[in-house]
Amino acid sequence: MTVTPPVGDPAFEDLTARARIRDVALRLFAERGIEGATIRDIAKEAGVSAGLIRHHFGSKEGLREACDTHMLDRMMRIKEDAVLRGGMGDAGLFMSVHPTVLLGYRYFARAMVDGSPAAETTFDHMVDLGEEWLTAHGQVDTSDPRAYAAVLVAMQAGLLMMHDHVSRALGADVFTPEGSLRMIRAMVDFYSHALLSPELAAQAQAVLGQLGDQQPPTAAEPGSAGEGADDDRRDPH
Amino acid sequence: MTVTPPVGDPAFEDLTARARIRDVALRLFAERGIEGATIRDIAKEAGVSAGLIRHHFGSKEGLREACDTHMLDRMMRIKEDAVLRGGMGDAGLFMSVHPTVLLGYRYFARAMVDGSPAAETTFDHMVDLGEEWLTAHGQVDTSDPRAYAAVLVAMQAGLLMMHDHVSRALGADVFTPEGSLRMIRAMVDFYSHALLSPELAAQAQAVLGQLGDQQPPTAAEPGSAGEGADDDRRDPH
DNA sequence: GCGGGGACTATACAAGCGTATAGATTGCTG
DNA sequence: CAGCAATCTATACGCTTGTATAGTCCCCGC
Repeated sequence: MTVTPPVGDPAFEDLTARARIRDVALRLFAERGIEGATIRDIAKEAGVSAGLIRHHFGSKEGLREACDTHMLDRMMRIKEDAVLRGGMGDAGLFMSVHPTVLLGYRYFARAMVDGSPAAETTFDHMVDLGEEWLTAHGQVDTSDPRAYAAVLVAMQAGLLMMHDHVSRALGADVFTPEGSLRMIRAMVDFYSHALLSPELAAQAQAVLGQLGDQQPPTAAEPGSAGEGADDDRRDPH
Repeated sequence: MTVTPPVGDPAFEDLTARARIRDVALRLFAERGIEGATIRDIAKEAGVSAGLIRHHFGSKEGLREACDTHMLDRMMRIKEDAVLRGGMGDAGLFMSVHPTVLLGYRYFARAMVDGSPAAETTFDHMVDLGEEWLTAHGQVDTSDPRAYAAVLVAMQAGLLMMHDHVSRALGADVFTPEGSLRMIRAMVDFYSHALLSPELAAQAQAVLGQLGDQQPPTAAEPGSAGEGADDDRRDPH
């Protein structure tokens, strides 16, 4: 489950306690979520007392904000570095297997589920990037590039959240080289071919057109299907 | 944020307390996660005492299992109903806007993040279905239909987890008719066209081929990019 | 040498959690 | 009507959580 084993890495003990706490927090927040990772757990894995976390970061929220800004900074620098030394050709693919970037994606994907300002910023930024890319390489004919980009980014982030289920379905951990290769291959397949045939796509478009005119079913419509067979309802008396 | 307002729906008060608790729990679990929804919150919204939940379900884990099996049963019955009365043509599209199915998807997507046996079963089942569909309608040429299906299902479920970020990017709640229509339109666009051009796809395939031969970068390789500029490292003394 | 301040620990505290238990209420049945 | 079982509430217990505080250690400038 762990991506970067904290103890045992000789560079880890060389870090200051503050950096060690932050790195452990980044990993545990990504793995267990904000609420799931306790101050005491982080302190234990970082090899410090719980009080020291408060001393350095003020509160758990402060630690989380420090994680946010630090990881945001790291990923921005990696991204700038990548676009500087070469086009986004295979750089994007390389980045997806870069351990730091992978941790960053996992961290922010988790933060998006838990809710955090930095995660929102990251999401919006990636949607902006995707929208620009779509309009620049205008090969995808969509009438709504922003919605398209939003769906794309959300799916990508969501895929990371489901990693252990994908691993189970594949029979191989997607964070090992073999598993990740197999998953990325499937992703490339997914991105390079249309899933829906032109007939199915036209059919879906037609249904969407009808749905756009009439009123779609709202949430306040229970009992339309699959209900009424279990004894939920109280007997009238 | 709420999909089905509990109080105000005249059918809601007619339910037994047990069913009321279960329905509220399903919604709160889907919205806030298992840990995020407390027994007391559920009791409050269901209009009962916290002790009654224990009386009916034994424990929080019991309540969760009851939610799992109940929602599993509901969705299976809806699915059977759908395939019985017509092909899966636009039924799949209709189902995606069906309020009960939408709640079910949200519930299980959340349960997949939190980890639950029923969520695993649901995920695996959907992967199986997707794989069958892919091999039956063999229009997508992938060498690994299982991985393809797993990625597809994971992305779909992950998209639901990111709904408020998609809503923010779109400027409209995706659970309102307008927002959902716009998102589903983008999804149909996404599914009916290839995102990557043949050139980019070939390029990606080539990189993947190289990556398959050599050893990909492992997790234990820090400092490759974007590090070393901040004063993390302790001064030697 | 000697204050002084940052790094760090140990301990305690209030709040919220799931859970347990005792008792009140209700409705059915003999 | 008595009795019993199911339903439901009120209250408390133990645990974990984030947080607060007091105190120790150690390096560094004067």
